[in-house]
Amino acid sequence: MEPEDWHLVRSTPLFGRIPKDVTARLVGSSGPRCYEKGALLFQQGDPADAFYVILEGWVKIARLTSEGGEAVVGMFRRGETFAEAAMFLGGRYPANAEVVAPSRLLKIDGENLRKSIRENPDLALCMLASASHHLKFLVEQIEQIKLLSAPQRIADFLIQQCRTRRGSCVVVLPYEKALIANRLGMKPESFSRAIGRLRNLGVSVDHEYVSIADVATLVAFVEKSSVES
Amino acid sequence: MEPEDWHLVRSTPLFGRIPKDVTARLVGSSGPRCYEKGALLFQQGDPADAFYVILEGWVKIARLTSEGGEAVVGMFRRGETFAEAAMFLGGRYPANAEVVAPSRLLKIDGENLRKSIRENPDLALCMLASASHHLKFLVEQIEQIKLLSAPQRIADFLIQQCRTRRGSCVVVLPYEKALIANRLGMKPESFSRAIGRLRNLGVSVDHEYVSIADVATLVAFVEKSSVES
DNA sequence: TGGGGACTTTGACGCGGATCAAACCGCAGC
DNA sequence: GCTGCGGTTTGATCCGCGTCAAAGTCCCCA
Repeated sequence: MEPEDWHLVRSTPLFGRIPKDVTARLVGSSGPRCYEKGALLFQQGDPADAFYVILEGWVKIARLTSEGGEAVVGMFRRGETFAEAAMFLGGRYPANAEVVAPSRLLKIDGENLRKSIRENPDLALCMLASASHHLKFLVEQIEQIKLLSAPQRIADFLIQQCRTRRGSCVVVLPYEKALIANRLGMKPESFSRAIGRLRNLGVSVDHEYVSIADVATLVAFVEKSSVES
Repeated sequence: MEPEDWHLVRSTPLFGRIPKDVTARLVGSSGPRCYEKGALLFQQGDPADAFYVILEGWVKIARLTSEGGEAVVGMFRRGETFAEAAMFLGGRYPANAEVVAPSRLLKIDGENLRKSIRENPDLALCMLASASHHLKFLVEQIEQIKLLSAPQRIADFLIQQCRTRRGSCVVVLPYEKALIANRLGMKPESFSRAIGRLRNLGVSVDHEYVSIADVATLVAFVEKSSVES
């Protein structure tokens, strides 16, 4: 494995706080693999035998219904791990994983993980911390869907894209608008209209570049449902 | 602690698969405590120093916004544990916990838990399994809100209340209708109307008793958005 | 350079659920 | 019994977002 890749793996919360040799053993000998956009890593119901580290690219986790509906429950990027919780769910992945941008991924064997945990309690604590953060994220997602309007969810998304909490800033949308719309639980048409309605809050869109006059305005808008759009 | 209580604690996935003395140490010496309906156990932002086992009653976990909005993210009952994941989130509870029916709870010290985990890797595996199930539950919640209509969410809720998957059955609503509505992400008025619309699918309501002519009909209704209500 | 396909935007329209308001019901207290 | 109160139902109305359809726009590639 390339030194940059190793460094990236060691920077994840899962692999960073455990002895190097444990990390090395988990990663195993099989190197990273490249995937095209559109590739399916696993599907709901498949045997859950491995999880992944993203060295490059984007992966979408979603649930599908028999009727063609899709609910995005997570978007993961470079430096993040996903599906590790599925290693403890009794054998099956609970959702689909699809590569949505050209990616390079590291596949980690689940059985290997379970063995390492018994020998290294610190690893278990890391996994618990990771799972807890993921839980918190999902709780926030539910809150967002349940009590924010479409423009507010977009505003919230934009806020999270920029580092700062006030002042002006330009964010580059990380992936297609239709995907963002899906992640935020709305249709592409609604996304387009809703982000347009943020214009008089100082948000202007030019292709994938979104410039925000004052992030604080957006923060206020997300927190107070009474603010006019 | 009473023998029945001890038995109940040992029947939870968290405390059932570890040595008895570890369970005993975790439970500690402070016995169960009773709470009135309406009591707040902790609030979003409070220092997360303990989690709970429910010996009797119901507890609601919800996120509140500054504007008075509330998003229920979990309802827990007798024999279940909650807030254990918060022990690994860096010190703060991410949501509120409110007792919604007269309850008897056991409070478990978080620091105690962290210590025990280091000495007993099996406990870590139990916690991971618990957290993973919770993750799956939240993912299903998101799916439900995103792509089911109000009547479908109610139908899904009813299905989960009855053991069987087909045939007729009478379920007793576990708590107030307004609370169920809230849990399902809708207003009480919408709940009332929506459950009324399930009448011609064989669902009739009499106060807290809901009789279902054929559960399979509801299952089909939840799965296919094309079925007429 | 021009054509085709994927993505995005805009428009018209309908529906589901929220909102506001009032009536209704079961129940505890006087 | 009446009264008051929390919870539920019903009614009228409104608005946000989904849906269907069409027009734009960008970009890849022949």
